[in-house]
Amino acid sequence: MQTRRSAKPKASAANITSIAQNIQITSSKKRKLTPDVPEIAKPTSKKPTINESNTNSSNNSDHAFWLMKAEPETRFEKGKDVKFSIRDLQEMNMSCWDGVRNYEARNNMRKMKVGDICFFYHSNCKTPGIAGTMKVCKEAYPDFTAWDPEHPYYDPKSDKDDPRWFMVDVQFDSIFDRIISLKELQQCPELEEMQLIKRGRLSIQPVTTKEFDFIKSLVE
DNA sequence: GCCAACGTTGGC
DNA sequence: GCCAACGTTGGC
Repeated sequence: MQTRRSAKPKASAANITSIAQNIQITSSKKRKLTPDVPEIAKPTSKKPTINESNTNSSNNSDHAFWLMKAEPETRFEKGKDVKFSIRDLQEMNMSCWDGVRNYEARNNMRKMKVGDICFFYHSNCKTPGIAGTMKVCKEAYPDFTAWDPEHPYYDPKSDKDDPRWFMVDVQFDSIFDRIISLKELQQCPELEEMQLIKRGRLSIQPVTTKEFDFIKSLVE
């Protein structure tokens, strides 16, 4: 039986290669890929669109904001360390964000656009909280780790012709001088409605512009 | 399509 | 390591 888990990008050289391959493929193949990929969005979860959820904004920027969780401390799953921290991303500069195995989180990832800004959240660790920011640099494409039986996030039900799970690529943007802890965030009346506070278990979630600006103000 | 049983998330 | 909250599965 497995222990617990959330989504975590894999910091391996293999991934970097895959990203490079995907980037190469993108121009010729991506356009083709999209129509082939069935929309498997959960019919029951009628989520607001990005525009609805992320637009109560004071500025004119046309990108959306998100929060993504990963585990910064070593933990072995199927014999592999699933640790991934903001420092790991900083060292790699760019990484795919694999391992998301929840439909709502996946659907949120599929709404992401290049240039969207994401908080990097450290979870299941000593001080859970927001550690920095990153940018979406490649929009959703099939999560190939779901097809690898050796991979901790293998899912035999994900078919190559009908992929069930998706990932985006992210690029390091900034690391905060301090972790903005969950404890601190929970105490801010401004963040009462934030998904992170209200829905602890969702690993990929939208952040409103107001929430984003407020949280940024805590570190500046 | 209900809902009980089961599995996972993730703070503590 | 515990366990509450909640997501998923599968029998009916």
